[in-house]
Amino acid sequence: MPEGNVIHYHARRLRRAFRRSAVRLDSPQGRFSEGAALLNGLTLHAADAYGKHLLLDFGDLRWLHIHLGLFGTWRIGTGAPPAPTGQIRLRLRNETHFAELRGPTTCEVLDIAQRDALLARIGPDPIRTDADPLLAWARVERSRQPIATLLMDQRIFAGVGNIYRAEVLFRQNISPFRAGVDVGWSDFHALWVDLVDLMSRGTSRGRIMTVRPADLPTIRGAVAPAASRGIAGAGRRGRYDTRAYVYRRDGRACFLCDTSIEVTTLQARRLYWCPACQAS
DNA sequence: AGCGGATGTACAG
DNA sequence: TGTACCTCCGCTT
Repeated sequence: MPEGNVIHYHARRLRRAFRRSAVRLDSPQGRFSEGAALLNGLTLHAADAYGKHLLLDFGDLRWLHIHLGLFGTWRIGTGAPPAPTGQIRLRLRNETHFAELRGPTTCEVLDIAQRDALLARIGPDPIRTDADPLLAWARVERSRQPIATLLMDQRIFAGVGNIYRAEVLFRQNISPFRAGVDVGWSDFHALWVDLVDLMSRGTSRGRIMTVRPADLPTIRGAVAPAASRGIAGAGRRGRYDTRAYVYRRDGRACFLCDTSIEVTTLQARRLYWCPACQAS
């Protein structure tokens, strides 16, 4: 259930574990047996994330394309792979590491034309240093859609998901319902710069942390209930540890102004905001 | 032990 | 707009 930061995190771990080594692939579950056989034994040359998409370059102009969707997970470890348990779509192994992939929306082999088509349909990714924010600005400045919708559009902002959308709008004091045409360069630039910062920092540990350190002392007490509800990642496994201003905090007091955080459904996703801090 | 909900996307209609 | 995908976790029982 990852946003782009987690995909970049996995890409880095897979690079460190498998790059420049011959990788054995299999599909214990059986649903990717053909693709695994096609790539089995090839050398991994690169592992890169583009938004929420992961591409593993096995040379020969073929790439393994993985999208985790809502449910997908990676488990990466050292040594020999454990005996398969449950549904493992794809397993990678070399002399030193193993990786298990479960529940992805997409796990397929692409040729170069298919790879190029994929990259052409996703927008600039704030985590990538080669991203061009002007491509996103060109879409935003002429759209009458609410900025909350545009932020979730992967053709405009690749890798942004429901948490980063809510949090970056709160941090920049922008109403989620303001139309793209009314955002203006100054606010767009602030949003982009903040996404670069938040998402890049979220990549190192694969976690989303959006609360400014300066605000932490004043809200420490208020964070605890979120932790007990599993939102702030107090769990032992701490999979997607989150410290958030508004995400899943509906009905509770805004950390900065005490106004009750609101929630609504926008295009089948839950949207959270502070009606006072984000009045317009 | 069982239930509902979740950081996502595609497709039907 | 709704549904399918099909995993993990926290919460309830």
